[in-house]
Amino acid sequence: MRELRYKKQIYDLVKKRSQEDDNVNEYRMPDAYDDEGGVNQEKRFSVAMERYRDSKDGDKMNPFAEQEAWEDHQIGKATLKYGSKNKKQADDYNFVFEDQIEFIQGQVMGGVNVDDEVNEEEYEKSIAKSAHEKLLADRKTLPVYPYRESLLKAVEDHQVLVIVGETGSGKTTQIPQYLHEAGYTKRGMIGCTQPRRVAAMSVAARVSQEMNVKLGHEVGYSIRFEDCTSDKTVLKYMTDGMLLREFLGEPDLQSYSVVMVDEAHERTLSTDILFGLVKDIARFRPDLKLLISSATLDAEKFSDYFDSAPIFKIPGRRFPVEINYTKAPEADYLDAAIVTALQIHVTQPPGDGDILVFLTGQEEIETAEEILKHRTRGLGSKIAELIICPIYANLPTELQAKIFEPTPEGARKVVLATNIAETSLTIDGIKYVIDPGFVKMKSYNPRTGMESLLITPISKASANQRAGRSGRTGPGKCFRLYTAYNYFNDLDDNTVPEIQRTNLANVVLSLKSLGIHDLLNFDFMDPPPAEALLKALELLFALSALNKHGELTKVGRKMAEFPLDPMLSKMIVASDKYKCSDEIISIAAMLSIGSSIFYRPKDKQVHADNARLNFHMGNVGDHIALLKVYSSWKETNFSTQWCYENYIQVRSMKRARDIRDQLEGLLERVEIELVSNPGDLEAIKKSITSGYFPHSAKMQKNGSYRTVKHPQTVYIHPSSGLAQVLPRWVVYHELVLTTKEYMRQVSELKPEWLVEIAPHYYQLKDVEDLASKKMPRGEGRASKD
DNA sequence: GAGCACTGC
Repeated sequence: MRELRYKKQIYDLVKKRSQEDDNVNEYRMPDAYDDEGGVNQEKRFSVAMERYRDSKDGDKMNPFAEQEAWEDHQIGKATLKYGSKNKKQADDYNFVFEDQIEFIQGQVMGGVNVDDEVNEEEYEKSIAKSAHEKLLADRKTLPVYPYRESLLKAVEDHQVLVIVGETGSGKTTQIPQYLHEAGYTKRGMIGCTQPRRVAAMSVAARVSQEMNVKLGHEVGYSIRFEDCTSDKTVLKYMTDGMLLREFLGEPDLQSYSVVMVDEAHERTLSTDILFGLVKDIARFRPDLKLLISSATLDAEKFSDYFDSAPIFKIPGRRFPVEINYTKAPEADYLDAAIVTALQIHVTQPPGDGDILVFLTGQEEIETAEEILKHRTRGLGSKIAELIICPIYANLPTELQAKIFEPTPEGARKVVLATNIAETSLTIDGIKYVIDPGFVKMKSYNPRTGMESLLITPISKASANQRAGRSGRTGPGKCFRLYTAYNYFNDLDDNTVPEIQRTNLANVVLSLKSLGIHDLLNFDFMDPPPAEALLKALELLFALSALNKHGELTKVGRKMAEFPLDPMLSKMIVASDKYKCSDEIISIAAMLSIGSSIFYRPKDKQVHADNARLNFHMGNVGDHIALLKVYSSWKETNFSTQWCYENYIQVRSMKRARDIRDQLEGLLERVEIELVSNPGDLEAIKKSITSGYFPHSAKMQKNGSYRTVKHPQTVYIHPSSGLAQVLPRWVVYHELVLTTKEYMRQVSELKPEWLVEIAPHYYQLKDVEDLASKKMPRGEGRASKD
């Protein structure tokens, strides 16, 4: 009954929408009513299919014969349908495979006209003589161009302006130039923030070309590890995190006349903090202009937050995207995604566009790749070639390049991507998007301090962003593997902003060092949970970064200089006392890149594990092992070959080197001497403990651990060098919740260090070892080495 | 004996 009611609602909804929207080409009655409960001949599983299915469960006899029978059957259907009906393929594609998925067409999204004045512009372009003149002509063809004067007027009249500019409007490249041309740069720089490094670099490069100046002179960019600006710079593109760092050195942003926060709708941690800060300084700097640029959906919200700032709308340049929903919810979205991809591939003419599938992670992508390869192999030359391209952030760079290679004639590309394809990279030639509606998202529990990655449904905003990836170079189609009802009723409007689901220790330290004391009443657009703020304050107090009154201490000020989590910063500050800052910054760099240092391909897991064991010799613990990895690599003069031989990710190591170099430079600023003391492992571990003493745990009888301060049962992660050693006392880098509550990156600890290093945090009774009455200290299993 | 979405300083 429930199912039926849903379908009725979908029907009404789709019908209503189709009447409202003239863009809907054709409304197809959902089949839900005529075959409800009945068996449609077309859809009945063939004998071959049933046998195939059975063979998957119990009886594994002759699986390949079954598979072949099934494939032959499918091919028959596919070629039949494709050959006989090449005109209305779109309507028939879902009858090609037996375990087909039926879609219902919903709304058509976007479809902002690709300017009618195109001809005039083309003319203008054609008469341009030099390359630079062509660039100038191009500037005038952008959708934002007609709004130049009214935009300048609006900026003049209002201090804060919310700009709604869809992708392709040219807002990021043009608006700063307009303001420059109008003379705003006489009073200071125009800063434009981006959520990603590559965006800041490429936009700056484009603008410098348009202005015919050398990149880094009048137009520059500033990102971590790379400051490409000079005294001449008036237009500065930068990452949002970089502007946040600049705030620390210049709390009134005196050198800027305009700040434009671009892509504000992405709500990164940094933009959310920037909002509060720029809103605050705008009050006593009436000459500072603020531009907040966002996508359509939440413009009102931005306007409300900035005291009803006017909203300035600029149309984009997009092609229409037809949205399709499944008729019924799909139980297995991975299978549904694969079937849909094959349906599209077989029924749509080759060469008309590639397919992009959004999956949640590496493992899922690898599984999908295997299944797709297996199924298309069986089809052989009877169908057009399907090129499978996996893409995720951890994929080695040389393999990532594959998605950008043009699709050969007569073939089709299917890109299996994580969320990396939602905003971070754009792939040309995508016409079809398959969206199962899930994403892997990090969540943080402030009570337990535990992080976990959960597969969660995406938001409507995210679903629309995904759909839009199909309409970049021509009209697109999006296949959502969930129902229209799910979309309208179950999905949240927007993704929960990062600030509400992350550890805030670093945020709080930065705000404190900006002199913001009342954090619970700080004007956040969406305030984080009070519990998370309190947890952060509590930690900073424990680390002696804050005093009793919540004010920053000398130690805290030093810590704030480092772009790291406070516990890592504290570890570095403490290394000054133990005379091993050289080793500690290497460890800090290695820890701060996360745990994707060791490369472990499926087919060489044993080799990879053996290579890793080398660094764990002597059960020194994971921190020292990381140090050994870094030092060994440095001894080879940062050899790439060495990384391959030891199954270590080259990219991660290069990142660690960059971070380490930066940390080394910062040591001087906080007056810590760079001292090397590689032999004294105790000094190194004491420095680590100085930052990580709140993360101590004691082994229990069954080999599990009990965290000391906020007691909970945890385990050493199996990838740890100490997983088999089980020392009595350990200090850990982080807690993650996966199949169990795991400690990742673990080192052995002497309990007396805790009272020695953090007497304000641990009393003797905390570290009292009942067993030690029978067994003297130091006789634990780990100490036998 | 497990599994790491994506950014950023």
